[in-house]
Amino acid sequence: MDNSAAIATDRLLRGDCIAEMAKLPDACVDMIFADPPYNLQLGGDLFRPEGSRVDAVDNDWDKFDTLGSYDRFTKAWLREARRILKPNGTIWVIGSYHNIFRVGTALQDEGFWILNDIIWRKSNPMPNFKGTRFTNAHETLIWASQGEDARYTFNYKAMKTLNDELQMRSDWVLPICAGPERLKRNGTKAHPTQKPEALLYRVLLACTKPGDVVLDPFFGTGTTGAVAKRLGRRWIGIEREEDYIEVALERIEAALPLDESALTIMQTARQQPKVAFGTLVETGYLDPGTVLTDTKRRWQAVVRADGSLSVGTDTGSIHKLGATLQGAPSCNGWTFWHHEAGGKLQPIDTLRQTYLLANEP
Amino acid sequence: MDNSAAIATDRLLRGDCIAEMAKLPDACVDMIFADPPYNLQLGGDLFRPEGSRVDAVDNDWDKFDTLGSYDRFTKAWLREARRILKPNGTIWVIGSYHNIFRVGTALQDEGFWILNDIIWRKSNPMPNFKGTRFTNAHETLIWASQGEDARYTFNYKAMKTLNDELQMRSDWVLPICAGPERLKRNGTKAHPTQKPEALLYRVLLACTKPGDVVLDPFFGTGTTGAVAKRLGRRWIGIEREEDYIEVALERIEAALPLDESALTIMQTARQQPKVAFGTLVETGYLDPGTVLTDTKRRWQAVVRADGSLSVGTDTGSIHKLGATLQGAPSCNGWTFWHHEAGGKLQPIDTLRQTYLLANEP
DNA sequence: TGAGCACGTGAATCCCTCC
DNA sequence: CGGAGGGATTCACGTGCTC
Repeated sequence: MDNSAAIATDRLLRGDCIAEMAKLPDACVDMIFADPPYNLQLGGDLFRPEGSRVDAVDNDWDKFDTLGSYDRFTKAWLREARRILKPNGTIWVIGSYHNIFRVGTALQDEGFWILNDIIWRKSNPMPNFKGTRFTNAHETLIWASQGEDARYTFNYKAMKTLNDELQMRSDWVLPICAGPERLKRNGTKAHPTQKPEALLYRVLLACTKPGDVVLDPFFGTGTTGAVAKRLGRRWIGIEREEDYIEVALERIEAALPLDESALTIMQTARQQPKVAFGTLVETGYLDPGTVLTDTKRRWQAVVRADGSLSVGTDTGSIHKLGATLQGAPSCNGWTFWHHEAGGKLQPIDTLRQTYLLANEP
Repeated sequence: MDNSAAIATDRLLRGDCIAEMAKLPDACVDMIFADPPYNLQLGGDLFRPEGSRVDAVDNDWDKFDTLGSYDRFTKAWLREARRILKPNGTIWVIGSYHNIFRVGTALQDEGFWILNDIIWRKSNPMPNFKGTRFTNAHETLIWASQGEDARYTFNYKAMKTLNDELQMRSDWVLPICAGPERLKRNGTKAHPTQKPEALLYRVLLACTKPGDVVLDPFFGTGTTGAVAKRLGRRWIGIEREEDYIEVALERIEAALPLDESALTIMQTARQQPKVAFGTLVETGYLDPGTVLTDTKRRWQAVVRADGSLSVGTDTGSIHKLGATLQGAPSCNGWTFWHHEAGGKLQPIDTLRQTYLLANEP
């Protein structure tokens, strides 16, 4: 079953995504990428430590009365999505902990078969300003087929090449959308939640073929359309906010097919493996209670459970405490502190090397 | 409400977790860590390319007929968990894409308030042997409180220290459980999904205090108990498989508790004794009439006898006045205001530190 | 011209005690 | 329980200006 010849592509449909999808024939698109409202349920204003106000998502389109009404909305658009998706097509949905569990459950309930959950690890997330939780540094994408036996597209080799000849993993490190890529209108961001093109690039490259039809029911400023055009895929966007539509059409008009040099920019920056001192404590390379000392054995510091050191009443990280004790502005704790090993003093940096050897590919 | 004194801890309850939890009083544990069955839906055996069989999860306890029965099971144990958890306690649940969306939805439906979803990024995952999907290189944990207004424990400063002075993020890079840590019975793995101690270490260090009671309803080989014992937390495990119980008890018996000195962790400023600015004036650390200024010397404020400041006709506390002058919603006067000392500007916070050193036990 | 610093900002469920 | 008030709290980048 393939009705993609029956529909017009590379165009934007104005209106509500459920109503617009309802007008399309069964089994007419190869992939659906959806970035639905997250239903963030934010409270009052939030201020950064220096006093500025965080420009939060407070749009009406993100507001739902109850979890139940969000679920009904999710089921309704997923049902239409499932109908217009070809039997061997796949769907991608992105979300955060606010909504992704509802979405994943609805996907399974509607009969989709989850192939992977993918973690977009943000290299530059917004911090947690009040120190109340872990920094929310990722978003989750779900990739699903129509059913267990569907023969979906997965360009395994392309992904492996993109990842320096290692299998592409389920966690992707990518920066958030900022700088020149971030679309503006009258000097302010055109859309509060614009996704980076690199994210769509990887999704489309992995799971579609050239000429495939990609539909995005929550088109926004058209990242999906722009990347589809650049990768030689056909696209259909659905959006109801006129402000976003204008920006999206202009953007896609200007998008150029990718050449080789542009492709390399999209590739993974292979980041330096960083190891925190605390990781050595957590993983048992160094036990809490161990005594560290400097080469001249002037100070004896006890390693504590959280990776801090204590010498008498002075406490701090390996770097801070080293600096404090020496009266220096800074100190490299990795080379300053030593532990007894094999009858002699060894810098703790050697433990870090050991850890890296054992745990990095 | 706190019934933790009414229960015996550091022990294993043999039996079904729902039945065993039902025997415990309301509000008696500070944290619940749960690693429920994953409902893996594996279609037959999985073989490596060279023909050897992958030892996947295929035990009886991991079979659920339908998503519906899994949901009923999840709701049933979550409901008991919620009842025995103290109002300010938190729950952690770990899972993969097979079950975590059901769990997250059930948590929200039962009234839990999600605080973070955490990604355990495996530094050495099992590759995808068939090359049909992305390498499944992570698992997801959900951290939730009893409700939106609960005052849960989060050792922010300890986590920041553990992560080399940067906020701990929602993505945790930790190796899988292997090597000597992986428990064996008759030469094969004692449990198919044994979690690494480092994972539990971070969870317990972040969200409990020494002496807190941690309950694990799917105890398995007792990773939660072993780490709780090491970190000076009390524990309760529930497990029905005699094979696992034997291994778990032996393992926890061998685990060594850390010294109290090693258990001490970095405290946030909020947890430290408070000093009123007026006290510094009363005790002569700062004389009335002293002129304070901000770093850019935009404002000159005079210290008054009652510990308030005045700039022209504006008066108020060090915090209020700083906020008023900057037009900011709030201001930390301790770091905003400076006084001349030794020829240069010093924040009045240093005076507070001096006072604390001289006057605290 | 280049280095360096100040400043702005991003899908955020973001304080706690006392009266 | 609501309001008031003390005072704790941020990381990675891009841009644009200064020296």
